[in-house]
Amino acid sequence: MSKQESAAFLSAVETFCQAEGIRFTDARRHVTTIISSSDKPLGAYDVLAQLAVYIDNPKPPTVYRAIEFLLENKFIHRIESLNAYVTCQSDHRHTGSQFLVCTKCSKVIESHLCSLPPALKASVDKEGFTAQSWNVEIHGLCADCS
Amino acid sequence: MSKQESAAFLSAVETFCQAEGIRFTDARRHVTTIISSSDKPLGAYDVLAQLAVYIDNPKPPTVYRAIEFLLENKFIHRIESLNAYVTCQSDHRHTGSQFLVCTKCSKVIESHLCSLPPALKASVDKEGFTAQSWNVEIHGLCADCS
DNA sequence: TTGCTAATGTTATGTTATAACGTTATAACG
DNA sequence: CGTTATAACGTTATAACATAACATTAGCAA
Repeated sequence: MSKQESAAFLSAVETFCQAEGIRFTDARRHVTTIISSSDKPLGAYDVLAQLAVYIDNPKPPTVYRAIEFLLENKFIHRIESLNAYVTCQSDHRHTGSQFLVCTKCSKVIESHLCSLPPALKASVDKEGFTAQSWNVEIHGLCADCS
Repeated sequence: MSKQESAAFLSAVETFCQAEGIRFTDARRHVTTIISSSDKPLGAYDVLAQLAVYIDNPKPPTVYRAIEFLLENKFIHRIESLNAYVTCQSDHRHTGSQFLVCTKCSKVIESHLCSLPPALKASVDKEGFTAQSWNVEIHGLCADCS
């Protein structure tokens, strides 16, 4: 994200916290800034390293707690195949996510689908399965890299 | 898998190895047996623990090498959201996988879709993205648990 | 100002995975 | 049969990712 977008993102989180009566602490603020400023997914220890710029000798739990806070409130997503975290690019809550992960530049594009695609829905139903959440990760080359 | 199915699986791997001129070593045989005998995904260290039944004081690389061999040849899949490995339930090679993961009993059902569902394909195309592989993990309740 | 709860600080450890390097086993070739 | 190339393994160590547990503090509300 650009600096501007990142700033807007930060204030969106702040507004959310005010509305919900949740504290937007320094740790949360800094982690939010770090993740939203990156143009690619960051691992928890990448965030930890950057966090050292803002606070003295940060520890893993500090980062993981802030990440958990952002995940819970759907401000970021975890990319399972990378053990890394990215800003949510969608402006609404959703129970499922789809990510296009570039194997060359590692940028992630979040595509906006609000429901399980029919073909998947059909196979879920066929098995008598009740879907609660879902995650799609597609690896390949982004437009810039192909 | 049942004992019978597991045995059949084992010999399928063996046949494959003979055909390809790959060695089906003890470590590979045992790890194949362990993973295919389980009715739910196993973590690498679960496999390691069970491997101790067959060989003396096994080490992580032994397990990971066998897992890599099975993954490469598409005999097992990695469930990213669980850091665990399951037998491939499909009898053909495929570049994408779809898993239904039960949040209660942790069993995994692999559903058979041979190509990217149209809705996903469309969003991939829209972004000018070239898909190489893809993974879908749907969490919810299986028929037995719901 | 007390008491409650959210959030943090800190230490330690758990869990998952791989690098690096030497050794052994197998098959192919002369 | 002996040589050689390489696949696979053994072993040690450590990297990378994540959380448990418990003491402490910050902020708010009664």
